[in-house]
Amino acid sequence: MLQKNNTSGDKAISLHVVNPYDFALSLRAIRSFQPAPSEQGDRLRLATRIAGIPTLIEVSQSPGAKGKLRASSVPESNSSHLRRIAEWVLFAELDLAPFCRLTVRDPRLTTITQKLRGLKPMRPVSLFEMAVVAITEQQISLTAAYRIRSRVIQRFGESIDSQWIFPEPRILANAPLDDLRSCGLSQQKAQYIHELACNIVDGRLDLDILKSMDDDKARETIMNLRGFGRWSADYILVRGLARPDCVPIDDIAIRSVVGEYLGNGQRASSLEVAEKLEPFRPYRGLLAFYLLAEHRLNPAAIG
DNA sequence: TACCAGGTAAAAA
DNA sequence: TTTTTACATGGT
Repeated sequence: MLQKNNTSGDKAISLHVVNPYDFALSLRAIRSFQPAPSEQGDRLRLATRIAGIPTLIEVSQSPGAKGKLRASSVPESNSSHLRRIAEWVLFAELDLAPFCRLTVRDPRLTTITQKLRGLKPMRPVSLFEMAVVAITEQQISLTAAYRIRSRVIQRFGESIDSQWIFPEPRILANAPLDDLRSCGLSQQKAQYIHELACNIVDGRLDLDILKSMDDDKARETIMNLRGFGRWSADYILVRGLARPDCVPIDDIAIRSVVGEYLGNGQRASSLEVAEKLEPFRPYRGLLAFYLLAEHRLNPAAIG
């Protein structure tokens, strides 16, 4: 079998993404949320398993046609699988136009949405990983959570071309609790993750069905799992599924940015967050994402 | 050193 | 029913 050692080979497929879309900006935004220095460059690399095979996916702008995006993988994979994953991650089908029309009525927001024109959130490939992210990020800082997660990934995951693939549920379901704890997880969180993994492996839970549920049903489904409260449910909905209207109003970071850009500069209460975002249905979550991105990318520009 | 960080479940009141 | 508490790590 012939394999190229890079992903810029001939077999790239072109992606269909609803415009406006700014791939480079979206990439910068997503990287700005990483507590550790992340990969640079203008391409997105994703390591995952496709049909059980460790695969490295690369998404980049086509050199010739500006604005055109393409995806390829090593080893070469079924093009419909590749397209499905890449367009899912890029949130290709999201139309930003109605959101922009909604925010122009507020001059403070117009500045931000114009600066961030074409910004879309990126979704993680794996909802299992997203769920583990939610658990690790409960209460402790993003940095601490990131360090803990890195230990889990390097202990239980696998890598392809120096990109780590998050461990499959099967692996974490079989991991001794003490091994999970030794990565820095609390007893409680280690149990939540273990139980989640076991439920998936045993077929009692399929996180992918969340994709076909409406917001309320998906939230309810997540909250019925041990370890997932209201915050985690909305966090998964807005980050893992990029549901444009979902937002964890208790979230410390969101309370801060809502206070910063829509309030008096002080951290807002949960109630204030709910009030300030109310006029922006059905895009409250997307707006919160824009505020967080603005805060990360342009920290000096306040007011 | 103490306290806060993109919370939750279980116990106590 | 509502309030309090234990929990883990990392940065300031």
